[in-house]
Amino acid sequence: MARPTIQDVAREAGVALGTVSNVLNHPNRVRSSTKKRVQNAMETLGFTPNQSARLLAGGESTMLGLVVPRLTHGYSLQIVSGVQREAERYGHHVWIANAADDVAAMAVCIQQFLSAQVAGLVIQSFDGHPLRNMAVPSRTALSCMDVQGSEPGYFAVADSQAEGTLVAEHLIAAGARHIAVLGISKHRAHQDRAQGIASVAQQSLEVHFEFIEEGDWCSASDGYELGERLAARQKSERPDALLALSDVLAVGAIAGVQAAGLQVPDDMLVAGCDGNPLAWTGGVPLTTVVPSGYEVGRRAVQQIMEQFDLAKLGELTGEPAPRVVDVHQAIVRPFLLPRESTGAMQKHGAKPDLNVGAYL
Amino acid sequence: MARPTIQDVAREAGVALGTVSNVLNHPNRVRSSTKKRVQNAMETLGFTPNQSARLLAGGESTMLGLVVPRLTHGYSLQIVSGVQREAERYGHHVWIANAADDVAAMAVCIQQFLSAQVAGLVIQSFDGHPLRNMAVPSRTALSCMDVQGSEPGYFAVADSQAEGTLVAEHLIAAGARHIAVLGISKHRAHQDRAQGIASVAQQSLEVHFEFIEEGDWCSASDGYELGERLAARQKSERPDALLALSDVLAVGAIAGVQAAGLQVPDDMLVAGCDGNPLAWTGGVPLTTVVPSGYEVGRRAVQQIMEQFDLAKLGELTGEPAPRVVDVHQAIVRPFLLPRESTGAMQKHGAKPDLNVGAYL
DNA sequence: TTGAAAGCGCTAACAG
DNA sequence: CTGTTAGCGCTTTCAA
Repeated sequence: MARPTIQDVAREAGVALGTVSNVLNHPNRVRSSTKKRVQNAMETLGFTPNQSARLLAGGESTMLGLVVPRLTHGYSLQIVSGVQREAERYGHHVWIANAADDVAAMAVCIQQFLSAQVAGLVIQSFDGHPLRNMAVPSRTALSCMDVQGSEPGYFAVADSQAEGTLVAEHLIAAGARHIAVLGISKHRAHQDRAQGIASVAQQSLEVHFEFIEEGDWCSASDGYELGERLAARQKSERPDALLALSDVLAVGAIAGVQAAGLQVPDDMLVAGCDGNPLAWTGGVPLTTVVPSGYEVGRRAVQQIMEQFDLAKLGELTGEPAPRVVDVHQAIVRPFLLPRESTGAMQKHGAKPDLNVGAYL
Repeated sequence: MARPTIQDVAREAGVALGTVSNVLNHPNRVRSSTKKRVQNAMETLGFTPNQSARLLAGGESTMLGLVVPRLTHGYSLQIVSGVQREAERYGHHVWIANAADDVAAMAVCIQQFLSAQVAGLVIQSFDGHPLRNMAVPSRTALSCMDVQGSEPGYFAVADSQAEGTLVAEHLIAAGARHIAVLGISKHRAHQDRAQGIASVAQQSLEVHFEFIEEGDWCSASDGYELGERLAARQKSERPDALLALSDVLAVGAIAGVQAAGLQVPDDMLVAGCDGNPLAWTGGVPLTTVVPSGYEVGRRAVQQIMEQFDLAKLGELTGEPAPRVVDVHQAIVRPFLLPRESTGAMQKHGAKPDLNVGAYL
């Protein structure tokens, strides 16, 4: 029993083929009694419109394609969430393709979405990978996340540099005068953060910044060793604040500092970057700066909608495809989450408050 | 500039339309020099085949649709990962739709995939929701995860009951004689675990099981209170083991027990369920039982492939669509992760080992 | 290999 | 509202 077609529905309902099509596409052109009859026929036959045929005949897709480099990272999950929420607001639905940490796979995902005629394409770049040569024809609405766009196009990026600036300034405001920066890595976001910190350093000559080029950004034990080592220094040479470029590293550092017999935040302030809820489970709540993936995702979808509007406008005025000429860049500011590890308000309660079930 | 078509490519390459089609679908029917020429033409024109047209003309889709109730849960992420990995092995790609905790949205996601003519559909049920009435036509290969299937069809489920059994038996083997079970909830998986525990209880009359009908499975502070309260009992009435139905609860319980002045595991064993990496960050590594979402996802895809094979066979022998009559159920066994909270081998080292960056 | 042609299921546009 | 028709881009088939 092959799939029922619009034709079968028409026969079943005793109406013309065109009427069924109208029920689907222009419901108000059809008398409601007829509409009912047709809808019943669809129900009894278990009819599902063939999207391929609709698209081919000139219909408009409503799907948005979202390509992420990986789904095992909280930031990407936030993006997914933001994209979905915003897309829903505009009546669009989202399909997600996961490139599983493989640049080549990413290109395939993009091609497949294009093949499938998605209305718009939202792509999170691969650690700043420019996505050039992935050849998205200008006809498809596109927004790239987490790339600095130098070419014409739409981009939504988290302001990593501002993340660094924000924590650094917070530490200084909290009284730090000798800040050790941990976790320098080749990772794009980390380098940007470091740069933001450096710019604060230049303007705060009374504060000594020490950039420590060691340790892996994703290993807590590296943080532990660094923290222990720095805490063991003589008081005069010892930093009074640690700024880790990732939360995982920061949590390790806190443990290391404590192991060396010092108190956080009393003897040493510690702050991280990432807004990684995992880090919130440690003994001392960690001050951190949060790049809002959620907001980045939302902005990207807004850019898609902007392109839809432009295209619609172009159609009305009869102009041809108004090729994108400008660089549209939405830069999303991070926010600071001040907590006890830098002496912020919240006191360390007895009860663990790791309400993290939602994340895993 | 509209999208280039197969026709444009043919003109550019100076070959017939049919030849281009052959390059796409039957590359070995074309001389390689001609093939090269056609491929170059595709490149220069930026040609992407129109999937709608291909499907409409009788082509086969290679995409698999995966519908999950939510993407913010580790178990679902594991499923995604398993589905992807296995699909890739068979040369299929996956699109993911996230129902964002909404049953109605789930039905929409399914419809959209069907509309898009996916080759197969993999669905994770909504907390055991039967997925009936979501009307998947029998033509599409389908596998449902986390539903007990009573009707004909393909199902892949984690054996929640075995999870309970496994931890309970482990605790008894570790010496427990009075086990308090925490976190009974309406959640399907939790009830199944409780049932598994109950069956162990029936067979181990020398062990006293105490089911505590309190506390929320997802709140660590509930665990804390329960742990503290139970630990405060007189030694004769005090359980010597806590079995929490979730890891979050278990971690809270450990903290509570310690707050009451007892040691884990020396004075009280504690075990959880979920395999939630978050819980691995606590002071005492938690023994837990892990439902393998990864494996469930893999099995589901294998079931899809099975259906493909059957369909292909049916085509060859000229039989009509061989309607699914049997209940095919893949039950995935959990595995135990024995750690220090139940006195397992690993000693609690000084360095924190929370290598969890991969999860968030 | 080529060129021509049928048809997949649907939309949009037409005259009635 | 009906009934008809052209055509979307492609695959497949067939005779040359």
